[in-house]
Amino acid sequence: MDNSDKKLPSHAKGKAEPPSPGPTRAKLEDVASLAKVSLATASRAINQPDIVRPAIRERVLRAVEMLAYTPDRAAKALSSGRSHTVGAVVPTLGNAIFADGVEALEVGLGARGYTLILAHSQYDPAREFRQIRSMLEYGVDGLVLVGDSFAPDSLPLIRQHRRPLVTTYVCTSRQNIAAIGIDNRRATYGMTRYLLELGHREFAVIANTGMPNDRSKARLDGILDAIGEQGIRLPPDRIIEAAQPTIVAGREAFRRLRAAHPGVTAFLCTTDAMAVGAVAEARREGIRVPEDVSITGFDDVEIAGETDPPLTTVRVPAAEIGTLAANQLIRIIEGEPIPMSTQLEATLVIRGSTGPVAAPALRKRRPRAAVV
Amino acid sequence: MDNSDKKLPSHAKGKAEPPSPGPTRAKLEDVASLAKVSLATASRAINQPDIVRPAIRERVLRAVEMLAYTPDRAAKALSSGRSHTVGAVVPTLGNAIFADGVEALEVGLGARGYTLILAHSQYDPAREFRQIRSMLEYGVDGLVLVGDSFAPDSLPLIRQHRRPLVTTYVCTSRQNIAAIGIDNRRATYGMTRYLLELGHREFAVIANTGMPNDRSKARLDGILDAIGEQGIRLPPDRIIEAAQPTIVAGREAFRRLRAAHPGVTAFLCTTDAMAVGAVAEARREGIRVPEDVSITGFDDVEIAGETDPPLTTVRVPAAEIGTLAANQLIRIIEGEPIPMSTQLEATLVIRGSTGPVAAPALRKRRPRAAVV
DNA sequence: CTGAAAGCGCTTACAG
DNA sequence: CTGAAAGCGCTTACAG
Repeated sequence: MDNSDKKLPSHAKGKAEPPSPGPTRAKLEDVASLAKVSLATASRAINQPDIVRPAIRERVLRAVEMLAYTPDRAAKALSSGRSHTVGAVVPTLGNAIFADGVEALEVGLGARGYTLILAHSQYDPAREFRQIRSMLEYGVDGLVLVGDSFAPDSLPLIRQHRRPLVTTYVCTSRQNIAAIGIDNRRATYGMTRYLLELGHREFAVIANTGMPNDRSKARLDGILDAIGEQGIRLPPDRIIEAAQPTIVAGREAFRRLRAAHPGVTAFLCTTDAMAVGAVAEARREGIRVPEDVSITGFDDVEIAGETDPPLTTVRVPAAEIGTLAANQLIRIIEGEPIPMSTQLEATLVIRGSTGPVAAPALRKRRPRAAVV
Repeated sequence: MDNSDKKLPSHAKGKAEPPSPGPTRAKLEDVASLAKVSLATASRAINQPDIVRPAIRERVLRAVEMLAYTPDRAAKALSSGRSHTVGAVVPTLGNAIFADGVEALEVGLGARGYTLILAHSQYDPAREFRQIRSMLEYGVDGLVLVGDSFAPDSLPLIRQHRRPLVTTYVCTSRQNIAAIGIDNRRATYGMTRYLLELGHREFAVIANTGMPNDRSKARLDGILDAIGEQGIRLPPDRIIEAAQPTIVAGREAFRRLRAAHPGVTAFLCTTDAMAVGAVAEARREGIRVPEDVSITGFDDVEIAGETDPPLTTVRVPAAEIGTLAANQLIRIIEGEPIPMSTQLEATLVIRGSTGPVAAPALRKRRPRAAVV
């Protein structure tokens, strides 16, 4: 305590030196000689216990215990060609949907003896490529990615290294990659159908397609498909493509859309964070939700259920995606086949931010000619 | 697209097989013979370019290019004793404060050629110990942890492996670990002083000390110290120790505290998520913030500025912590000394969720005897 | 079931 | 500045 300087930021005087030498770490050779067996037997007793005679096995395991032996993974990786390591690159950890998926992935991997190497791309394919290359060079046994659009060199590189690959948050890939996730298009299609049934005819969309992003693109498509079926067109100026899926971006987008198109009754957002911003901005402007406008999100992160009103949204089973990604990737690594497509359910969660359109009959029947 | 089954969840018929054989990956030996130099020279041309004659260096680098050579990190690690890998274990990625720190850590590490191995402990010291052991066995060059309380075996194990260690989100350690973070006690001390100056005398605390957690403990201490100086005592039933720092936990804690202690005017929460829940619950109950009660958070995550009213909180410089942790750890790894304590500023961010206590004179002067 | 030995792909003293 | 060779700590055919 007393060496914490009071100025901020501060550097105390105490220095942390690199650790100094001491007793050396035990290696397999030490275990073998203590147990009076060969290196090979020691190795087998540890890795394939039932292939070695019980008495000997016991001796080896006791030696392991006594020496607190812990295998050198680098040596193991080099000689066996397997690192027991999996690489994952996600767009960002800032979105709870990815944070949750990564947590579940790590748990699933750890349970099977695999270690997670993590990187984030900030939605930048070039960055993602570099991360992938670094992981491959690192010797990962497999990779977990997000989505289905990559830098042109990424997939060839992975294939050249012959490493198994699984992609997530989408349920199909056009590039012959096993995919585990939801059908984004269909989810927003369902959401939009629900809004249509509530009587909404005037839509606007806040999409985070600013950064090329196939999930958001699919979500936008689902919306357009559903309203298109009803003969409704969405002029480009009713779609705002936010660069970042943040609360602030949602707030700002709502403000602009509302100002330009006061007649819009339903605002669809492609992420919860943006919807939270839209709801906050609506409140600030004295616009009632859902009486005046309906607002929807996507993801169902924790905050979605806690806004006022709580958000109608789509639940993305992030933890399930992470768990399945771990299991399936390990299965490929270990030579078993897995399905090319695992589609998880994306549930429509109806809460208070949506409601019937106000005076729909009035709005619809009002003859356009009369307005002029 | 057409192989996505329509039932949910579904497994399409297509199977992902393990990758099949193809052209083999180039090794350093291939580079050396293509460049007509020895293995040693090839290695040097790549790793210590200025130690080798320019003409030869060029030849080697050209060969690297032609063969798309990428070094085998496991072999490199085994022969050099350095893995260029750093392990980090954080309590959870679910809290933006850690997600942001991990992102910055990864960027800082990547910029210096280090790869991040990540795990999360779910606030469980035993889990953390296992993660640490696995990383050590993996051969990480150093470790980044959070806080200053660990399972009893963790530190001895790290020291036995002689691996550098840095801890974060706290600015001092009692265990002789270099620490990079804020002074949690002092931050809530300042926050509480501010509330005292607004006239508040009746406090309650929502702390996430349910899981043993030295940061939250320090935050609680800072509050108690500040009010203690004013001769105010905080009965235990005015402190709720939530097990998880979630919105729901904050909401529930606020409800219980308010019901039991209607006279409390200031609710201090040790995380923003819990404060968001408290504000939401206050609104639900028709209690005005800040007119009736003031509520404060801690962390300053994005949502803190977007609630209604926005939260008064303490900004934790998570990205800066992550960046500094990367830099300092690498410095120790590379044999340079670093400060034992790096204290970053935890700024008090005053927003709309706090205000002067309502009719303080009235409240204070009302003779207790009269109530009876 | 066990052991001796080669080999995984690099780095790095040690000579030259 | 360059090269031949040993060695990092394991695994794994290959014999026995």
